[in-house]
Order: sequence, then structure tokens, then C-alpha cells
Amino acid sequence: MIKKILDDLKIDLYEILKSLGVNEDVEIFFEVPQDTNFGDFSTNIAMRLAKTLRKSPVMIAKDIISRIDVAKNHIIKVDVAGAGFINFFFDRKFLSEVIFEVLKEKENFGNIKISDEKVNIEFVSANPTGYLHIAHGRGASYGDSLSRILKKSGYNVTKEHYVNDGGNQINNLGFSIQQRYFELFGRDAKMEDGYYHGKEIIEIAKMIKEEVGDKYLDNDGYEYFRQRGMDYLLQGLKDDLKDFNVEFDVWFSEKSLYDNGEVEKTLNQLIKDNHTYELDGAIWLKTTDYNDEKDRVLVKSDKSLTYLTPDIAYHKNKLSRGYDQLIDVLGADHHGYINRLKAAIACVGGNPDKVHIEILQMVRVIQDGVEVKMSKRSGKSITLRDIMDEVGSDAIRYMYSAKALSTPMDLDLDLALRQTNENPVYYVQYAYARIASLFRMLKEKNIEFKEVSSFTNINLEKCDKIIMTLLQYPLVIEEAALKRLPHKIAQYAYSLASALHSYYNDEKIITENSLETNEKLTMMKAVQIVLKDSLNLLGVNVKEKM
RNA sequence: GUCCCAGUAGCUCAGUUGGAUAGAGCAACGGCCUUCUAAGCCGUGUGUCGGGAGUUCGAAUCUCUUCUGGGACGCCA
Repeated sequence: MIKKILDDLKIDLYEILKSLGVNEDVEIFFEVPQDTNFGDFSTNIAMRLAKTLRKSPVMIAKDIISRIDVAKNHIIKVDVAGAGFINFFFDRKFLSEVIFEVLKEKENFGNIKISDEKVNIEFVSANPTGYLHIAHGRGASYGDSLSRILKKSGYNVTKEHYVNDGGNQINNLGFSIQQRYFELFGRDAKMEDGYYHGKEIIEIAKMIKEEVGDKYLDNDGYEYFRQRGMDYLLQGLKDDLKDFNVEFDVWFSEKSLYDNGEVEKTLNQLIKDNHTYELDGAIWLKTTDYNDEKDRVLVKSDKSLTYLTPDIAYHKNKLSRGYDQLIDVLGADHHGYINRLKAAIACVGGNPDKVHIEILQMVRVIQDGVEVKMSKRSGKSITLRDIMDEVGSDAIRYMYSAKALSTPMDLDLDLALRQTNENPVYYVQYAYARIASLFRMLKEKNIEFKEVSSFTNINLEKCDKIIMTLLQYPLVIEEAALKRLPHKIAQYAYSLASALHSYYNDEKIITENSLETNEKLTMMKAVQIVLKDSLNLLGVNVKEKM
């Protein structure tokens, strides 16, 4: 609704600008003023036109507002303030209708149609060689929330996890397990470079010993160790993610690209199209043709492939599946990889502009003021499961979501644990639970609730914050989707909760006056719907009771 | 040496097409429960936006420079 109002207003404004002699393309946009006393929405268009029109912003603004058709747009007041802002005040009664809109559309409220493009978002993509750690958790949280936001914005989204089951690391996993298995029978484990040292490897070896005894002690059980280890870890990965409220549509196997010949085909195509050359016995890809700082090796002099080669085939595969956009969420240590990958995609004829790479920065866990590095579970870096056990999936997802991906983040366990009631996620969940409890109270008191279809008995001014916040939901969704910033949703959920708490303290909801009660409850229900939906976008559950 | 991210209140962070007096939470202090959940509300204080220069009507935001912290720079994955 508000989008429509603003869009209509925008059209009117463009007409007005034309009549003022503005021919160039300027985009008009509205923002919510920091100080709501300034108005409901404002635009700075007058200031931005000052130079081309060679007039003072205030003069231009006054010209503009004198031509605005106030009645048509549900505006009750429009004025010029500050350096030339145009501030709009809308009719309260009209704006309050957003509540009925929410009730009608339910969880579809805020659904917008930015685009129906097909988007593939690849995230986590952890090697199945150990447990997920906290940085994976951050990527999982971001990728999953972004997917939900994009879906709500109309995109056709596929969530994909790439499984590195084709390369050397998976062989090393097999060897590592094998050595630990031998160790269990009293032999020395020979843990070479590149082998995996997490406690989970020992656990797997024990499990295998229990399952098959000494069957693979003296004959070659390597294949079995490799496969069994990977299956086990992959399942663990899926379980962890599921408990973290993250599920993938596609688990894409790197190995499948070798099996069906796509890696080879990609390589041959690159050679045929003259994107490669040989040097020192290796085959190099001319990524410098497309903005990379140096060329990259595809085939090493020992004839084995680098990581890049199957990854090119993988991205080619994704593009061939008809996606309009590919989003890759990668760890901070991959930023040097971006140019290389984009260049390589260009070499195979893909459009690198379709590929968006989001880099997530480090996560540190802080307890008692110092960084915690060791996980009891894996004996290595802190795992996602460690944190979930400590603070729960909801709290951790909210904490991840609340911060922009580009910020190196400190996760303060003291705050998350000892002061759980100070944690923002509880604040938002509490708002929801409070409303839920109102409806429970009704049942206890045997009061019947009837949804109203207009407001006549309540003081709309007191509901201002709630109404304005509800109105902004679609706008926030749009911004979060276009800029790929899920933390906007976390901020939004918090501000809606804040509006609710404030109102709840100020006004008694269930009163003797049943008309008033029904109107208030109608509004409460709308708030509840949007709170639930916004938390859902973050993968956070609501609680009926706290 | 090159590149990326960060530097904003005591702490954790918002502030992303340059705009109004730079904002939240936590921490601190003062009020508010005979009444729907006080995990709440209301109020108070807090800033060389790392430093310096520039661009302009206007800069936390853009440019240059510089300092600090983290990370990346492989025929690793």
C-alpha cells in the first residue's frame, strides 16, 4: 500500500519536475526522517536539483510543493524544512488501514515483486572433512536469510551447497581415518601434512572399528574409510545445519563433474578457445585478459588439477542451469579468489556480472574478555555445534543476522550466556509472546474476539509508531533484497518489537469496552504476523510463551 | 611490497544512491508493577566519526594521504 502511495506520488513529482523544466534523469526517492516530527516521509530532490536549476533548494522545494495535489495522495500536510527537504505527512486514518492489509495478506504481507529472476545462492560449501565451525555458521545464517528475503521479493531461489568430494582433501580424510583406525589397534598413526587432526576423525575411526572390527587392518580398506568418513561427516553437516534452521535445495557433488566429463570438457574448451598456454610443464589460464593480476594454473606439472579448474566447470554448470544471478558466499580468506573466478568465468563465455561474491569477515568468540580458540568438541577451532549448545540456534542466528557481513565480528559469549535476558533476540521474541498471551487471556476469560474492519474507538496517535513501522515492512524487504543485507531485517524486527512494547506499557489492551478491545487486538494481531514473518526471514523461531 | 575488510559513545555495533541536532543495545544513574508477562516501559549522560588534506551549498559517507588492527597474496583447497 505505502509503496503504491509513494510510487504514485513519485509519478506526480516527476510531472512537476518536468513542468519546472527538469529534463535530465534524476531519481526521486523517499526516506523516513530520523526525527519523525519532520514528517512521515521526506525527499531531498530539491537539494539535488539546486545546481542544475541554479536556484536555492528551498525555493525549488516551495515551487514543487505548491503544485502537489494534496487531496489525491492522502497527504494532510507537506512542507519545506531545513536546507530544502520536502516533508510529507499522510492521513493517519488512511495509513492505519495497513493493519487490515496485514490481516488480509497474513505472512504474504511484505511480499514484493522485485523480479522473478532465477537466483542460485551457494553458501557454506564446507569440506566434509570435519565439523562446521563458527564462520560456516555465519555464512549459513547469511545465505539462508538472504534466500528467504529474495524469495519474499519474488525471486526464484535455489539454495545450493557445493561438496568438495573430488579433490585431494577427501583423500587425505580417508588416509587420516585410516591412520587413526590403525592407531586403535596399537599401531603408530602416521599423520602427514594435510591430514586432519580433529577429534571427530578419531571418533569416526572408533565407529568404524565397532562396525567392522579388524576387517581393514591388513587389507586395503582405504576406499571404505574415505567413503564412510565422508558420508558420516556430510550427514553431520546436514544435521547441524538443520538444527540451525538451514536446509539446502541442492547438494552438488564436485565429483559428479569429473564423472560426467564436464571438468575435462571445460578444460578442453579453454584450450581450444586459446585461453591457455603451457609453461614449465603446467597449463595456465590467461585470466589477466580479464582483469586478474596474474595468470593461473589449471593443470599442474604433475598433471593434477588445481582447485580452480573444477570450480570453473562448476560455475559453468550453474550458469547452464539458467540462473540469471549466481551468489557465492565465501570466507574472508577467499577474497583473492574473486578476480580469478570472475575472469575464468569470462573465459568460458559466462557473464561475470551475473556472479556476485559476498565475502564474510572473521568471527571471533570472546569469553571473559579474551578470545576463545579451542573447541572441546573437535579439539580445534570452535564449532557451530558448540555455540548452538551454549546459546541456542535462535540467539546465535539473530546475533549473526544483526551485523553486516563485512564487519569482522566478535561474538561475546558472556553476553550471550550470562545475560540472556539482555539479548536482543529475546526482546523481539518477548514482544510476540506478550501478544500471544493476550489471546490466551481472552480464552481464559471467555471473551470473544472479533476482528474489526475500521478504527473508531482507539487513539490512533498512540498507535503511530506501530502503524508507521508496519507500513515500512515492504520497503525494508526491498532494501534488504536489493542490497543483499539481511541485517536490515534484524533491525526492523527490533524496531517493531520496540513499538509494541512501548504501546503495551502505555495502553491496557483488554478493557471493559469490547469495541476498543477488539480494535486493539486487531492491531496486535497484525503486529504479531509481521513479527513472526520478519523473524522467520532470519531463521529465528517465535515463542508462544516465555 | 600489493590487495581486501575494519577503525563511530566505556563495550558490541547501525548509519550503503553525500543531507536535517551522528543513532541503537549493553554497561551507569533516576523513576514505573493492588491492573493483560518488569525478559518490559519512561527519563538522564556520553562522541577529536583513527589523524591530515581535498572535492561542494553540505562529508562518518566520495578522492588522496597517513596511522592502527585483522586477513589474503601458492603448480594449497
